[in-house]
Amino acid sequence: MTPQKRLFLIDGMALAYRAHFAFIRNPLLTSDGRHVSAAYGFTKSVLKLIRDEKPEYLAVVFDAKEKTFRHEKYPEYKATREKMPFEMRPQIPWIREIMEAMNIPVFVKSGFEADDVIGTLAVQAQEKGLDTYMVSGDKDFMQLVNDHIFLYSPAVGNKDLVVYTCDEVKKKWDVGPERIVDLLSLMGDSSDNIPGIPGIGEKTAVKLIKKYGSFDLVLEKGQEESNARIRKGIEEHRESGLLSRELVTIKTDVPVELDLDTFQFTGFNEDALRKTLEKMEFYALINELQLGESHEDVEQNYRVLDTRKSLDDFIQKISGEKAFAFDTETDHIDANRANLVGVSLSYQAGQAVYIPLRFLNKENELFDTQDDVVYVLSQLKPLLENDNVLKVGHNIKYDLLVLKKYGVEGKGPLFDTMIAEYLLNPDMTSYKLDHLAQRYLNYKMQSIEELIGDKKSKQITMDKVSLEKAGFYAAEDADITWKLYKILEEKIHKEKLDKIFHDIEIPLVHVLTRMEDNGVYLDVEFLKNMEGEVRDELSKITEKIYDLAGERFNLNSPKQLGYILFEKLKYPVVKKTKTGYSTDVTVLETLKKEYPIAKHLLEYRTLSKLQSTYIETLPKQVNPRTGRVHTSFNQTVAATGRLSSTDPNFQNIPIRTPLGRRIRKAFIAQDKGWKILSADYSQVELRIMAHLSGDERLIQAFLEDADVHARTAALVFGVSEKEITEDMRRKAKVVNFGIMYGAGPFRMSNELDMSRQDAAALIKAYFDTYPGVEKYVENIKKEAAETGMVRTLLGRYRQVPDIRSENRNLRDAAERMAINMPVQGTAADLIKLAMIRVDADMQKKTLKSRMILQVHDELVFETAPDEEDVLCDLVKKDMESAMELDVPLKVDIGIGDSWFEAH
DNA sequence: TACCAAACGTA
DNA sequence: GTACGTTTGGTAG
Repeated sequence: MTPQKRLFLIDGMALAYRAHFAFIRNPLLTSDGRHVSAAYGFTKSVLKLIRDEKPEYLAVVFDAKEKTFRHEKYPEYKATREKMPFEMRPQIPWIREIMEAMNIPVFVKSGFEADDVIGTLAVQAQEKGLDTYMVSGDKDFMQLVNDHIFLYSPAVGNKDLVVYTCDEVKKKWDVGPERIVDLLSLMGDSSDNIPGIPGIGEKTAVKLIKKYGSFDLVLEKGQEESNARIRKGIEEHRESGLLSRELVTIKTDVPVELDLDTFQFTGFNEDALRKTLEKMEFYALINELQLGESHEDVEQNYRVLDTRKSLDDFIQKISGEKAFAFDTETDHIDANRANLVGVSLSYQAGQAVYIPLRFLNKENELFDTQDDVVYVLSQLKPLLENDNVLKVGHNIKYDLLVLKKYGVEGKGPLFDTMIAEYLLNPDMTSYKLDHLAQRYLNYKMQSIEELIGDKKSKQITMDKVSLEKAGFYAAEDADITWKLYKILEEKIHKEKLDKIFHDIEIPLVHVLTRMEDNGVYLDVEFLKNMEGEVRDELSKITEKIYDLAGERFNLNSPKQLGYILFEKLKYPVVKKTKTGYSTDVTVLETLKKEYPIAKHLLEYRTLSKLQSTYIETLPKQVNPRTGRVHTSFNQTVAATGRLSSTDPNFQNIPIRTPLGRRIRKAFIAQDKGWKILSADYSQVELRIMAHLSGDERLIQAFLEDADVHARTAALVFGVSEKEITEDMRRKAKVVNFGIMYGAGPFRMSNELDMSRQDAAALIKAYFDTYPGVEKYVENIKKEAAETGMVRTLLGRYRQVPDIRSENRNLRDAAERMAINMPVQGTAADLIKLAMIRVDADMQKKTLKSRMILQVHDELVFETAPDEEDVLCDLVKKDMESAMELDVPLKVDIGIGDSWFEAH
């Protein structure tokens, strides 16, 4: 007997809801901020269904918008349902679009719910000799199950897939499908607000049905029930039960026609599907479905240059070119620890070469003759150091750093495709090359995991990959980078980002390369001493805490601490996190007046943070080759345009507490007689706010070089500068910063320890004092709403899609971002410009001193004994003149034996 | 092993 | 209220 053909009917809304809530803690967003969790989960599930079941016939059924006969019968029907989450609503049409591209019909029948349509189609399918699978988690469907109709309840969370046959239904409810309606009529359904018979729940309903045989018989004979509650329920709520039965019964006579031709699943409309999925940015799905352009259509003339002759010929050819893309392959992700494995180049779409330097030979031994390396590099060097040739790369700072170790100075004009994409879409979380290839070239790249393995622990390095595979992979990188360059260059221009790109970010690449290469010298001895000191102190505190707690526990575990404080010791709960009790600083600060243990905990927290993040860790980061610590300054992370620093993060070295600040004593110069010089912009963001807003009073304050917080206090509180108290200045400072972050009265009142009304009044007084600032805030919000983006003074932009959201929280958050980004971003542009100037002037004067760190508004240098004065002057002048604003820029400079003294 | 939440360091 | 990165514990896989 040939197996029955199968029809799968998907309960669309149920699946959409499930997908939405599966991602609720971690919603999926597109680059412009659209919620797509439901659409993604939905699509995933449908794909899984197709893959697992290979259905011959398939359709999706949605509820109609209009009210149904159930609402007419019972106005409270589904009245307790929360309305659809706002971020889900726009996804329904997208889901329909995706289904259309998959050639899966979507059914909606006005006046009927999806259940009824599915029921009707299932019955018709049975008549045509098909087996039907109703795809839903809704138990109501069990009433329709028979030998040819099944309920297919997909896996969710830790629950596996269940296909309900008659036996399965019986196993679950102890009664068969034919009694499910009876059961539901008695017990009702709270999610649909179906009353059933009050007082009868699942357990009782099953018992009654088994005892009497059916719902009708329960009504008839229920009066004999010994249990008074049940008897009374049946007597008094008979009507409710009968109504419930009508409501829960799924119709099988909806006027729809099962037309098998349209239900037949024959495969996707690949073109349409790719386009739709691209719109949703479901690149992983596109990959999974292999919807990218097929590789056969793409020209890929990739060659491995494994003889000197072939290399010479290639160099000859490329020498006439004005631009080329290149990529280095190495054996380490950290450029400072990496060995060069090979170099790939491309100057023409579809053409690329790979020059291996380190690879396995036929005997599987590492092959790396020094002669070859020297020869290859000597051939490449003139090319990479040519001031008249454009070098294109993806994250080119990495390649420049690696080449530097081999004596090659990548000089001259650059184009970095990663930075270009970052400027175009500054909010993305990843700018990987394969992602861009998918996005702009609709091309699926060879994944690195295929070469080196996906298990982190078992990964091999590139030099252990066969030459053939490595060659293709590397050549593809160069080829794709070249193709992206052609596209992104155009886009940068179109979006008016040329200035930011060519005058700031690209020149900065060279500066950052030098800074990372310089690294920072640390007084490891000093940190080791500090470590011992702190360790002793920590163990003393630990004992005290154990003593007060009455037991030993893991002090680093907020969970265990929460138990001790709020359950064992029964201290008042101050604040909750989404997983339990909060034990953060504010909580401990509140508790410490009454409960001394909190004071010790605060001390413990501070010390252990310093110990584990800085004191213990920094010495481990010293590079054995250079004896210095080489951080990585990331140019494509912060959406506002700031840099970020990792491995280690040198932009969060403590300064606020005396003990933390001591860590800065470890930041010294390596050579005897050299010093640390620190130069920081004074009040840079407020000055930029003054310029952007054009507020006369604020500008005046800076023109007079006033203490701006004190000045603000005097103006806002209406007193003379002499009458200002410390507290008034403190409050003014909080408001000055709060305004730049877009804070409202609520947050400000917390910070200022005053009522919300008082905070609101203070904000009003602030805006009355600086009307230009208020206007700026209003204007920027308007601009954001009109254009969907905000820009810095130099044109760097950030999209703020949520500015038009219906959701208050999202919209408010977007407004705060919109207010802050031009300020923070312009400050970022400013210091980047300053770095470029300082670096250029240091080169010009061939100073031995080095720029080593940037901390958002501060630059740090190691300075040679005879260069102190000249460097001070140079840095101050370049930083203060980096931008011409309506207010002066002021730079404070300090110099000393360590960062501690310099600051 | 991989990932998240909580906590906390900076401008 | 803005913008980041790291460490730790705890859990899911």
